[in-house]
Amino acid sequence: MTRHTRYRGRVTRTNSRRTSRRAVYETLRRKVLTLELPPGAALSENELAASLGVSRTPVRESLILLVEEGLVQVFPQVGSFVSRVDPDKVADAQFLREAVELASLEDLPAELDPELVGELRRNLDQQHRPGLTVEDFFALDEEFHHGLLQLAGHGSAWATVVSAKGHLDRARRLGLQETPPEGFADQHVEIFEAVLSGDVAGARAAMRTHLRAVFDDVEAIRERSPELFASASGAVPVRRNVVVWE
Amino acid sequence: MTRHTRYRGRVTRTNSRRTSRRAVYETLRRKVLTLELPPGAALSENELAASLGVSRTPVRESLILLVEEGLVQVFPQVGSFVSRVDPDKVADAQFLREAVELASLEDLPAELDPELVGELRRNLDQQHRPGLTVEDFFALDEEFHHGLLQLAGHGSAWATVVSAKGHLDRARRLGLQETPPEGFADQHVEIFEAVLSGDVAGARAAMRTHLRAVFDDVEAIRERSPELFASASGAVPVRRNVVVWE
DNA sequence: CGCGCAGTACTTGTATACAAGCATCCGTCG
DNA sequence: CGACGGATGCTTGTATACAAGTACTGCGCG
Repeated sequence: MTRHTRYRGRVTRTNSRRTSRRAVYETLRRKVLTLELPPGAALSENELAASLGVSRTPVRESLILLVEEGLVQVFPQVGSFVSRVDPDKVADAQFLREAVELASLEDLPAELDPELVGELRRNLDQQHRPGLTVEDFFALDEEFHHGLLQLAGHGSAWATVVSAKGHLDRARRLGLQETPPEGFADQHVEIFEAVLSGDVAGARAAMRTHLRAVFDDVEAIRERSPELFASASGAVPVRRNVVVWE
Repeated sequence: MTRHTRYRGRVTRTNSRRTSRRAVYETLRRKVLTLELPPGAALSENELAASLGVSRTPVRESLILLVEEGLVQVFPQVGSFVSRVDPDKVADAQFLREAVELASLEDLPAELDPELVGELRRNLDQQHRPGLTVEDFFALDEEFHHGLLQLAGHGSAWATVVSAKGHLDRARRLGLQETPPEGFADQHVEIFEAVLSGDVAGARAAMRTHLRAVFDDVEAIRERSPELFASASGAVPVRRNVVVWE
C-alpha cells in the first residue's frame, strides 16, 4: 500500500509548554520546600484551586507529583497535608546523595570542562559574599553540587537526588536560619580545590566530611524543633485546626 | 477558647486503599516494563480508559506518574507514547544503582539479620532452579538486590533506584530473552558469600563486576535491536501508524 | 458538666463536558 | 503526477458535576 506522503517527519518541537499544571506544581513545591507551607499544614484541593485561580485538576495533578516526592501526604476522603519531616527519609536522602556524589568523584575526567570550572569558581565567590540570604545560599549550594556532578558527566543523576532529598532540604533550610553558611562555603572550596588538583581521595574525604556536617546539622535542628518532624509510626492528620505545633 | 473535645485523636488508618488509579498505574507500568507495550507505542488516554473500563481521570493521573519515571512521554495536543529506551538514561540508572549498592556494602553491620539472610539464601537457591522463566528470574533478581540493601539498613533507597532504572530494566529484559541467567545467578552467589564472610572489599568488587556485566549486556542488545532505542536528539512521535520498527 | 448521636459540611476519587491545538485526510490546483 | 490547503478527527489540558466517605458541630440526655 504505497502512501503518497512519506516522511512527513514533523519533528514535534519542544514539549516544555507553559502549562497550568507546571506553574501550580512549581509554586506548591517551592512553598513546601521553603516552609512557607509548614509541615503538617492542611492542603485543600478546592482552596488551593481557588487561591491559585485554577480548577481542581491541575492542583490535584500537582499534588500527585508531590506525593511521589514524599512532600505531601494524601488521605482519601480525609485531606491532604504537607508531610512532616521524616527522620528516616532524611537519612535515606543523606545516604543516597553521599553515595552518588562520592561515586561521581571517581569518574572525574583528566581534563575538566573549563566552562564548568569557571561557573563553579564564580559560584564559590558568590557564596563568600557577605549579606547573603539563606535562600541565595541555598540556590548557590544546589548549583555547586549539581555542577560537580556535571563535571564528572553525571549531571542528570542530580534530578534523582533532588526528588529524593526534599525532606533533607526542609530540615536544612530551617537550620540555616541560625547557623551561618560560612563554614559550608569553606568546605565547598576545599572540595573544589581537591577536584582541581586531581586529588580524588582528598575530594572524597572533603565531600564526605561536608555532607556529614550537613547531616549533623539536621540532627541538631531536630532537637530544637521536634514539632516539624514526624514521630514514630503514622502521623495523625487533623482536618481543620492545624494544631501542628501548639 | 476552651474546646469541649480535645484529643479526638482519630488516627487515620492505612492510606493504602484500593483505588482505581493505583490499579491502572500498576497495570500500565507492568506492561511497559515487560515490553508488552513496546517502546514507541502510542498511548491514547481515551483508548486506555475504554479498554481498562475507567474514565480518563485515573488513566491520565497514572500517565503523569509514568512520565515522572521517564517511561512515558506526553506531547500536549499530540499524543502520549511509551518512551524509547534512552541509552543516556540507561547509563544514568547504571551509575545510580552502582553508587547506591556499592555504598550500602560499606554500611553492612557486623551482625547480619538472620531472617534476611535466610530469605536471600532461599532466593539464590531458586535462581539456580532449571526451567526458570525470564520473568521469574527478574523478580528474584530484584528481590535479591533489594534484600542486600535491607541487610545494610538502606532498604528504602531501593524505591529510588527502582523509579530510576526503568530504562535499564527494559533493555535487560530484552537481553535475557537470549542470554541465560545462570551467569548472573553465579555472580549473585559470589557477592553473597563475600557479604557473609564480612569481606567488604570482595563484595564490592564482585558487585561491581556483576553490575558492569549487566550493563555490558545492555550494550550488546542495543547493537542487535536498535529500533527500541532512542536516537540522538528528540524522538519523533507519529500519532497513528506506529511505525516503530518497520 | 460530660457524653452520645445524628446532621451537616467538607474531603478526595471518578466521570464527564468543553477548549485549544496538531496531524491526517482528501479535494483542488498547477 | 506532485504539491498545496482547508476540513475533519483525534489528542491532551482544563473545568465542572457527581459519588462515597470522613470529621466536625450542635443538640438532647443522663
